[in-house]
Amino acid sequence: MPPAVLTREEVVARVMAVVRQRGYDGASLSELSKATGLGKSSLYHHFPDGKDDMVGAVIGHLEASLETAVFAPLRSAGQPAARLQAMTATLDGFYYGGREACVLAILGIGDASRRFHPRVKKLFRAWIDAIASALRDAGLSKPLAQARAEDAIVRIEGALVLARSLGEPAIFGRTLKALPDDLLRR
Amino acid sequence: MPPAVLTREEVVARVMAVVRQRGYDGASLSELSKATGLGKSSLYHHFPDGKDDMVGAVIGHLEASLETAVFAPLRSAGQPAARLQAMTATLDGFYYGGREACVLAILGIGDASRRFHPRVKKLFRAWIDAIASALRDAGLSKPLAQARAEDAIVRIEGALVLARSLGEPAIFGRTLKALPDDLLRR
DNA sequence: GTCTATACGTGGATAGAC
DNA sequence: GTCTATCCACGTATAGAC
Repeated sequence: MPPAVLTREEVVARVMAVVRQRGYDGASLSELSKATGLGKSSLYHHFPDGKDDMVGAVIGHLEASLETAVFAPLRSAGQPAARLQAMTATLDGFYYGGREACVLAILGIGDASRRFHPRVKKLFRAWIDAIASALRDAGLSKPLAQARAEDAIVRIEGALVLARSLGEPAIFGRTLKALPDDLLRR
Repeated sequence: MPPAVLTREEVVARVMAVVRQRGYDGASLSELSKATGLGKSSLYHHFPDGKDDMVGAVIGHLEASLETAVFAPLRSAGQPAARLQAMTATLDGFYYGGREACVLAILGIGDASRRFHPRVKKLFRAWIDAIASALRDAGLSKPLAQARAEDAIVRIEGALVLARSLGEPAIFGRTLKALPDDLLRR
C-alpha cells in the first residue's frame, strides 16, 4: 500500500461511500480501513473518536458541499424554474441517477439517529428553506412555498427508496424531471 | 421470566419492532432476546437460521398482513376514492402516524438488501399494482395509473423519511391526506 | 421449549515501534 | 502518519441440562 496520498477530503468521501452502502452499523472499521487504504490506527489518528468522528466529518462535508452546490444556487438571482432545474441536475449526479442511497436518510436509522439527529435535521431544514426561497420568488405564498418545498424533499427521498428497492433507477430520474413544474404549478 | 406465553405472531411482531428501530445490522440477538422475552437459544429453536430466519418471518408476516389489510381492499369493488382513503387510514396506523420507519425501506440497506431484495421488490410491486388497480377503476389509463401508483409509494416512503428526520410526524399525515385526491386528479 | 454455559469470531479501540 | 500487535467487549451460534 503506497504511503497514502489521499487528502482528507478523499478519505471522507470514501467513508461516506461505505456508510451509504452499508449503513452506520454495517460500516465496520475493517471495511472503512480497506476502503480508505488506511490502517485502523491511521484512521484513529485522523479521527480520534472513531466512527463517530468519521461520520461527523461526512456530515461536515455534506453541510459544505450541499450549501455550495445546492442551497446557494437555489437562493441565487436567476429564474426560479432554472434554479430548480439546476438542483435536480445536481442531485441526479449526487445520487448516481438513483443508484445510491441518501446518506442523511441512512443516518436516521438505529444508533446513528440519536447521535446525528440534530445536524441531519438542520440540513433538511436548510434544504427546505432554500427550495422555498426559489418558490417564493416564483410568486407562491409563504405557507404554500414551505409546504411544496417539504413535498419536494419527500419525493426526492421517496424516489431514492423506491428506485433502489425495485432496482429501477429510472424512477428517480422521472421524479426529478417532473419536480420543477410540479412545484411551480398554481 | 414466565414460560413464554407469546404466540409466534407476537414474537415476530416484536422482532419487527426491533428491526424497524435499529436496522438489520443494529438488531442484535441480545436485543431481540430482550424484546421477545426469549433466551438466545430459544430464538434459535424457533428460527434455526438465526436473524435471517427471523427477518424472513417478519417479511412473511408483512406479505400476509399487507395483502389482507392493504392490497385486497385496494382491489375491491368499492369507490376508488374510498379504497384509496381506506389505504391511507390503514397506513397511518401501520406507521404510528409517521413516527415509525418502514421495515421494507430499512431492509434495503447494507447486508439485508442482498438477502431480502427479491421479496422486498415483489412486495413493492404488489403494492403498486394494487394502487394502480384502484386508479384504473377510476378511469385513468393504464400507463398513467401505473406512474401515479409509483408516485404514491414514492410519497409515502419519502414522507416517512422526512417526518422522522425532522421529528415532525405531521408531515406524514399531511402527505397521506393529500394522496387520494392527488392520485385521482386528471 | 426453555434455560445456562460456552465457543469462537469480529467489532471498536489502544500501545508503541518505526 | 503509518504500521503491527494486542486488548476487551460483544456479536452470532451451539451444546447440553432440565
